[in-house]
Amino acid sequence: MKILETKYDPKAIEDRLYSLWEQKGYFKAKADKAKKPFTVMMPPPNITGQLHMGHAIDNTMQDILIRMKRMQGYSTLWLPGTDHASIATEAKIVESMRKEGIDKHDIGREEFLKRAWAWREKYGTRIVEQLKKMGSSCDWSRERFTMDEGLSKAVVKAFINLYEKGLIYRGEKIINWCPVCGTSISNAEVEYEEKEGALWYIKYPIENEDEFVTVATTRPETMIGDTAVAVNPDDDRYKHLVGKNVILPLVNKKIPVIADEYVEKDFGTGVVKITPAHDPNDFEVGLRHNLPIINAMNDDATMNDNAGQYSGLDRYEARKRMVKDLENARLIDKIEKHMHNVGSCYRCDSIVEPKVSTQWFVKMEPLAKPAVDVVNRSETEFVPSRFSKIYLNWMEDCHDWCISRQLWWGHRIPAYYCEDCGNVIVSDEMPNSCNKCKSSNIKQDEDTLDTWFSSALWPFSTLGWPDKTEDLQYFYPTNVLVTGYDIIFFWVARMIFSGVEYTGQTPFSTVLIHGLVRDELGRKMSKSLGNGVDPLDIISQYGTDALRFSLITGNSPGNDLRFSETKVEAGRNFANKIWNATRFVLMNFDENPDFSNICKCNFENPEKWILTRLNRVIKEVTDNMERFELGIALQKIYEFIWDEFCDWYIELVKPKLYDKQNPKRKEALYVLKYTLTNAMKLLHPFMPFISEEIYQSLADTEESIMISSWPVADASNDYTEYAKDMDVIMDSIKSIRNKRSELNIEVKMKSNIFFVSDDEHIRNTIQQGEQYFIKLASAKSISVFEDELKIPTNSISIILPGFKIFMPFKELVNIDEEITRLEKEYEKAIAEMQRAKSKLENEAFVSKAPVNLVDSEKQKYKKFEDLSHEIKQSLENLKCM
RNA sequence: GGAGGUGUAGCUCAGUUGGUUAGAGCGCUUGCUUGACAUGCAAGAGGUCGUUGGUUCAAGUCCAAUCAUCUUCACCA
Repeated sequence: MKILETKYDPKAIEDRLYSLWEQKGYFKAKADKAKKPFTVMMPPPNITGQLHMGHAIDNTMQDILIRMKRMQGYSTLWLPGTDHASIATEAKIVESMRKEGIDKHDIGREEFLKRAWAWREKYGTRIVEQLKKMGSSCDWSRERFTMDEGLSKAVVKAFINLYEKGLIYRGEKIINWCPVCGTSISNAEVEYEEKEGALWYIKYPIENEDEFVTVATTRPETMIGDTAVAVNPDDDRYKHLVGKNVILPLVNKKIPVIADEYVEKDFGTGVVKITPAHDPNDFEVGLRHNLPIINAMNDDATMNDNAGQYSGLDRYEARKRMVKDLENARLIDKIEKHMHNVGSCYRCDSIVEPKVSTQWFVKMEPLAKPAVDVVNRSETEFVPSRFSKIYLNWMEDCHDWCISRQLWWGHRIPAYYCEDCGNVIVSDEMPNSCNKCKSSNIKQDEDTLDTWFSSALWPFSTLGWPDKTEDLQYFYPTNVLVTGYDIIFFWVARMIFSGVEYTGQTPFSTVLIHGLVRDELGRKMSKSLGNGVDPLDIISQYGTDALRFSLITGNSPGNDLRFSETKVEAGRNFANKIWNATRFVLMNFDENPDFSNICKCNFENPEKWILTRLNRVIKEVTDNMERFELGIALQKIYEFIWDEFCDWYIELVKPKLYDKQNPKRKEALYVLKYTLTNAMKLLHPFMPFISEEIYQSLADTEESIMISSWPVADASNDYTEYAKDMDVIMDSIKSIRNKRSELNIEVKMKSNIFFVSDDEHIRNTIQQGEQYFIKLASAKSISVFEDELKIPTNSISIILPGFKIFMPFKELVNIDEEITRLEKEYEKAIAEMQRAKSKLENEAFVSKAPVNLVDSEKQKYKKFEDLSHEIKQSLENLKCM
């Protein structure tokens, strides 16, 4: 039998075990009709990304669920993959090309895509390797990429279906434009932040009059595109102006004064300039009043030719100059500081520009309805449930989704335009000729689709949809989706409506939501703050198991957690504890013990006690895990292993183990191994590496804990009554230690311990436990009596329910201190007694509360009443000394 | 403005459907080279569960109000 090192070294085993698992094919899923499927789709990380704490917690949770279900005998599939992340990836490639002095337009689309694929080959596998470091037991043979052939086919199919149903349309609308990324982005991709700006009050001269109207605006530079000035129809101050014209300063153009409900009388001057091309609200007003749309800017947010002398200037530079020119013309009435929300691109953080342009949209209303229904009908449940409200809230009033992106890296929109007649053809391949005018002069749409359009199909496209593959039929719909709450709108919502639309089924029955991992100060981890903690650093310092422990323990679902290294240390210490417990067990297996003829008749109270506890922890942990209460489950495993198994059971069996002639020694070894093995099985989903290493060094049955079966409580191991006896001994030991510590008695100082009880069963239990008192309570020997006649008069007493303990330690005791202590204890007992008494005197309690509770109050009253008498007696004895 | 979260020991957080004397990790105090482990063992101090009402025999837990704090959605130029 090998003897382990005294310290657990995760580095020495983690990589080895992971490659063993992979080699053995344990991660591979099989569509096995004899078993029930359990499927989890990994949220595909971005190929440009590197592993961060968000991935770490997300993948740990998935791995926990998958490993448990695998052990429970399900046919488990955890399907991994990566996402092409069009904006982020294209930005990175453009940036790296810029360093070489190359612009993407110089080399053209085809050449650019070649580079992009090369880039993906080079960096796309990095995150995969990092996920393996986390111990993720996903089926790498089924790994998918959102731009691989099958998934691209699914995207085209989905687009065509929606188009044919009229749920995808092309239209000119005002969208969010990122001038740096050079593309449109969806509403969800804009982040709003309160920023200090200004309100410029600008005087617009009224045509043919000497009067002005003053408009207030936060964006003076867009006045180039003004096509009207609006007032509220009920605003008496301005009623007379409606229908007249004003002269747009700097441009010297006539624009009308119109009346529209949208204008708030009380804001600013009550007069608004209307710039349909540069403001979403103005765009709507423009539609209502048939106003022309005049665009003042280029795609890179410089002013365009419509801006005349300001043409070519950046939008903010143009603002400065225009304001200056207006001031010179005495057309600025005043400038006020003004706080307002400014939208910026979630990828590059530059300020987003509302822009009118022709884009493709998904019509949301018809898709949202069934997606709301599946959640209302609980076909998909959010855990914790409060997140369903957040989902429903968003889903119930979401706008049409802008899906076209002015990028090259992504799925090119399968729409073709006839250059001659303008006909639009949506098709899975380039048509030979226009189906209207027969022209062969046909061009494909230049744009690509929003990455989320393809991620939305992830739960089924990865299984082969639109083909009816065996995998799709067996593994779909999936069971659990694990993700952070920050991505409900982006992704979860879109997967649900897509799944319902294309497959007729909700893609997953449970959405398990977790919070964000924050830094030690509670701040969001971000690149710009530089406060991110690299999971790989933590792994190399403490091991993967310790990291996983720190992310799960003491956490409740959906709540953010602060990352702290001391928690990781706690995980590492726990691993070390387990390691050493195993080391201890193995050291006592002097030869390979033969457990084939174990007799339960040789189980003594400690064996019966730990087996009873094991049963309980198996049941509770399984229940907690089924309810996704992972933090509670791990906490219970931790307490079981550390407190019950190590601190108590191992200590209790030591005397037996050291006595090689003891006929019950083998049974103790058996129970040690049995308990440890089962504890490792419970722990395995959480801390896969150490549990496997321990299992393999103990087990002679199965080759890996991964494919062993999940523990089930064994009724024949329930010794509840015996466990109670053990509790009597353990409580006594604790009280004796406690007392000795209070009295500052050294551990080495042994004594005789006397027990007195009129209960024969208690007397027997204690008598049989002598060895434990000797080992764990500094006893020289013990004596058990029915009454106090033979107890030395000058003894320290401990009063426990049903019995008393005496230690003849008069010479070591400070009597005054002891009296003070007992007086305190007396008061406490009286307080508890009165508490119980007041309950029992309350007729409502006695009549309405459940009988067992009333009984337990009665017992409690009796217990404290007895206790108080005993204490009083002891006090009187002491005072006489 | 809408929606939601959080507030429990010095710190970070658990506390499942209301039910013994409210828990853990870390930190702190005291004592231990106890034949697995100092990444350890034993003992201990420390909490009027944000505040105020209410429901109930019984509230950290349910309800209402209030304060503080955070997130998110939508926004008046």
